Amino acid sequence: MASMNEVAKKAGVSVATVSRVLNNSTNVNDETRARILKAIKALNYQPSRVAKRLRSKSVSSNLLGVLIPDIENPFYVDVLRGIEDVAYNHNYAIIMCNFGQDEKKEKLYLEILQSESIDGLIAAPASEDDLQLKKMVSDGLPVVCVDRGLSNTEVDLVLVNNERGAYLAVDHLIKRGYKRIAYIAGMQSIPSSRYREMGYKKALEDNGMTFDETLVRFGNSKHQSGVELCRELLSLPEPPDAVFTGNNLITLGALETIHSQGLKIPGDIAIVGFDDMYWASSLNPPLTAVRQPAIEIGRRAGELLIQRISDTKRAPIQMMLNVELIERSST
Amino acid sequence: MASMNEVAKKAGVSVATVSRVLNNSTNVNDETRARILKAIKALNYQPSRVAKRLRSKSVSSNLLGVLIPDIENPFYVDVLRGIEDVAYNHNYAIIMCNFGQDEKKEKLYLEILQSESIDGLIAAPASEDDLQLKKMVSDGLPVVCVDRGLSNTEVDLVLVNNERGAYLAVDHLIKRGYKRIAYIAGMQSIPSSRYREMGYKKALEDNGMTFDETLVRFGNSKHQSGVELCRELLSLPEPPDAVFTGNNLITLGALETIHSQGLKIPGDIAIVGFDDMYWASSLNPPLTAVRQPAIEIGRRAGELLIQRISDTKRAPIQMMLNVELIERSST
DNA sequence: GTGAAAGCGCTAACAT
DNA sequence: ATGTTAGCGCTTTCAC
Repeated sequence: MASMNEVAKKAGVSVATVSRVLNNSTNVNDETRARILKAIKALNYQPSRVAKRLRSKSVSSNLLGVLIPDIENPFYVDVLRGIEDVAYNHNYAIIMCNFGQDEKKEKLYLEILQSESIDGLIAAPASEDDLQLKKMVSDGLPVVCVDRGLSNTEVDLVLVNNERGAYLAVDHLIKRGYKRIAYIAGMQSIPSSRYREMGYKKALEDNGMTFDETLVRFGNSKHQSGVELCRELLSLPEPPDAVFTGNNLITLGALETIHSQGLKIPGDIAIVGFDDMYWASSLNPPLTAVRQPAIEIGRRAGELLIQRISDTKRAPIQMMLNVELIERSST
Repeated sequence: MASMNEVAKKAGVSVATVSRVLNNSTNVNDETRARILKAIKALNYQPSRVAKRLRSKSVSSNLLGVLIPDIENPFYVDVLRGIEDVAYNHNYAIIMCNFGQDEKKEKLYLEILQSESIDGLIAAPASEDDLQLKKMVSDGLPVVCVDRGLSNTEVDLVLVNNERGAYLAVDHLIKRGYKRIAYIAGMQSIPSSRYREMGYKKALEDNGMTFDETLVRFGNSKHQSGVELCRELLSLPEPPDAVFTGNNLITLGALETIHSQGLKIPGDIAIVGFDDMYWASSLNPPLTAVRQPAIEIGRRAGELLIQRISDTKRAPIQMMLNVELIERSST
C-alpha cells in the first residue's frame, strides 16, 4: 500500500498539500491538484483510516461499533441491516460485536471497541445497569441504544412500545376467548421482557381476568428456552390454552414443542409471538405476531448516532416506534 | 483514555518498559513489573489497538474482515457465528461488511477493509473473477474464501459439495415419483448456483429423465426472486410437480407463492430446499432440505485464517464439508 | 534491566 | 498556495 509520502514525492509536493486535496480541498492550485490526483491514481493510493484515526480524535475516522445480544435473532439482523444502510451511505465501516447474551463477552467487546477508537456505538446492552457502557457514555463516546436503555443515564434510545405490543397480543387472545394464557418470556434482566410482562398483566386486568403466576416463565431469550419452557407449561396439571411468546426465537422453540407433541394450532393451543418475520405466513400455521419495525429501528439509530457524532451537545432523544399486531391463523 | 505515556510516568519508567511488560514480558525486573501493573490498574489503561496497528504490520493487530453477500440469509448468519466464535477465542475483532449482492458496495467495502489494515479477511466474493480481491490476495493479505472461491488464484477455501447436495435433493424427488422438477436458482454468476445446476442435471440424467430448460430459472438469490420465479413456473402451461430451490431465501419465497395460491404441499407440488434451518420443522409443511454445516464452515474458515496469518507460506487448502438431506414432509 | 529515539501514515498549526 | 514540523500511541532497535 502506497503511503501519502510516496504520493507527495511522486507529485513533487509535500504531504500537507496531498492531505489538502484529500480533505478540505480549499486553497490548492488546480494544476497542482491535478498532478496529485494523477499520482494518487498511478500509485493506487488509498489513505489509511488507521493513521487518520490515530492522529485525530477530532476528525471523524469513520468507524462505528455495533454491539448486539444475539445475531441469531432475526430481529437483530434486521436492526443491523438498518444500521448498515445508513453507515454505508455515510462511508462508515462497522465493527460488529455479537455477545450472545454473555455478559463477559460483552465486557470484552466493549473494551475492544474502545481500544479501536470508534467514533460512535450502537448498543443493545445486556443490562440497564451496565457500568462499563455508562462510563463510556459519560466519557463522551457517542452512543445510541436500541431496544433497551441505560438507567440513570441520558442516552439516545430507539425502541418500541413493548408494553403496548404485549397488550395487543394478549388482549387479542382474550377477545378470541382464550382463558389460560401463558407468557414465555426472555431474560428477566432485559427491560423489554419486563415491559412485555406489564402489558400482559394489564391486558388480563382490563379484561377482568386473574393473573396466574405459574403461567409466566422467564428464560434466556434463546430458541432452546422456548422449547423447554413450552414443554413445562404443557405438562402443567392445568395447561394453558394459549401462549404469548417473548421473542422470535422463543416463538420458534415453542412451535417446535407444540408440533412435536402433535398438538393442533389453534385447536389445542393458540400462539402469538412478539416479533414478526416476513416468512411467518409460511409457518404452520401462519403465525399471528406483534411486528416491530426492526429495519427502521436500525436506521433511526444510525441516523441518530451520526448526528450525535457531529453534535455531542444535543439533548438525548428517545424514539418510540409503533408496533402492530399482524393477525394470521395461529389464534 | 490513558495512554502508555501516562502509565510510564506514573510508574516512573519509560514507555519501552511498559511496552515490554505488555508484550514479550521478558527481561523486566519483578519489582518494576509490579509497579507498572499497578499503574495500569490505577489508570484503567487499555492499549490502543489503533496505534499498535499503525506501528507494525509485523505484529498482529487483531482485526479481521468479513465480507458476506447477504446478512438476511440465515446461512451467512451461521457462517458469521462460526467465524465470530473463533475470532473471539483469539482476541480478534471483526469488521463485518454485508454487500447485499451489490458489486459496487462490495468494492467499496474491500477498499475500506484494506484501509483499516486488517490482518486477514474471510470473504464470499460476488464473483470468481473479482479482480480487486485477487489483487489483495496476491499483495499478501491473508484471505480465506467461503462458499465460493476465486478463479486462477490460490486461496484457502471452505465450502460444501454443492453438486452432490443438489443431486441428493433432485434424486430424492425423482425417487418419490415426481416427473417435472423445477430448479429455482440463485444468481447465475455465483459458482454454487452453477454447481447445483450440475447436480440437478446429473440426477435427471442418471434417472433417464430429460432436461427441460424452461424449468430452470436463475434469479438474484433473494426472497423476492423466489416469490416471482415460483409464480412464473406455476403459471406455465405445464407446471412443475416439484421444485428444488437454490437457497434459504428462495425457499421461503417459493413457499409464500405456493401458499398464496392455495396449493397443497406435497399434494399439488413438492419442494426441497438447499439450506436447512433449525426451525424448518415448524414450516408448513415441515421442509425437506439439504443441510450445509454453516457454523462449521465459519469455524473452519476462521481457524484457517488465523493459521494463515501466522504462516503466510503454507500452501492453500480447500476444505469440502459434507451435506446431508434432511427428509421431512414437503416431498 | 532499562531508556532514548526513530518511525508507522496522517492532520493541523504555523511559516513562508 | 505550499512547505515544515510536531505529535497521535505504540513497537523496536540500539545504547547504556
